[in-house]
Amino acid sequence: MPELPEVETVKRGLIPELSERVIQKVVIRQYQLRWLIPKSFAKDITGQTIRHLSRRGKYLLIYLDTGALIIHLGMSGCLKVLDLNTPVLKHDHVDIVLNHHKVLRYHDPRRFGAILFTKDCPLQHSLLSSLGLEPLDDNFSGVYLKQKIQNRKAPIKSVIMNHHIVTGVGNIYATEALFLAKIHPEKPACSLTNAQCKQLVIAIQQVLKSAIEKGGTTVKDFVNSEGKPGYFVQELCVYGRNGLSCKQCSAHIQTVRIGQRCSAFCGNCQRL
DNA sequence: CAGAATACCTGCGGGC
DNA sequence: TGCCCGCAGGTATTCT
Repeated sequence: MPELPEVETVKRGLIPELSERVIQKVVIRQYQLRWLIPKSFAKDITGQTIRHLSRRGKYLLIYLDTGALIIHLGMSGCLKVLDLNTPVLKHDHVDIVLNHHKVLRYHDPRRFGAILFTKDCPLQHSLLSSLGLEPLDDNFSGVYLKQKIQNRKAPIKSVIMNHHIVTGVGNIYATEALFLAKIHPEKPACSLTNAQCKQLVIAIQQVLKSAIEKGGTTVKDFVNSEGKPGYFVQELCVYGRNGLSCKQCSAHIQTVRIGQRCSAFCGNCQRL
């Protein structure tokens, strides 16, 4: 499932394929993604040149001459650049045909993803304007985290997955970062010490950077823009390892549900 | 305002 | 073999 490192991996793969290409045509087979794609979508972007790509949290931003595409991969979305005659598969919802006989194809079985066009700066868009800091930004620090969580009794895991505080950290990397920082996922956020906040920020940054280097995590179906999996799954210490022994202390990895989400942890290494 | 619940959707695995 | 059920998960939205 695409989180920040996976979106970053996709973005890096797409840059050389998309830069300065002209959008010649748009084919939409399924309008109903997370939100309905408006009828004007094709007209809005056809004829425009792709100028550059960037990322904000888990959102991929494709800047055009005028405005930008905002793309979220949801749970199961994937973007690939394919030859124009590549057969269309089930769940291939959107094709953006480019002027080098290739097509940017959006595939998303669960349709939790989104594709939208904005005429304005995408960072001003309501989806992005209220997002918290990028986790790899220098301003994301223990001090920042401490200040943001001081009044929150919610489990620390829920808080670091709150995109208004820090954006792009999903279930996999929140789970892993808490293990690295030796903090129990259910620990009330406001009870973290300054030192723990600092440790947690370092852990989040470490796990994200490492995952980007490995091309992301392929648990089930993530593939990058070239159709290849990521290799960070080998580095996972707790996520997806319920019942297996902890790589640090050999205790059994347990799971607990926090905010409707499955959270794995080592009860010995991670303390409340 | 914080936090919990809900809705959206499909593929897959387990149980019968 | 095949059906039904539960689960998985990101996040905007709605409810308490």
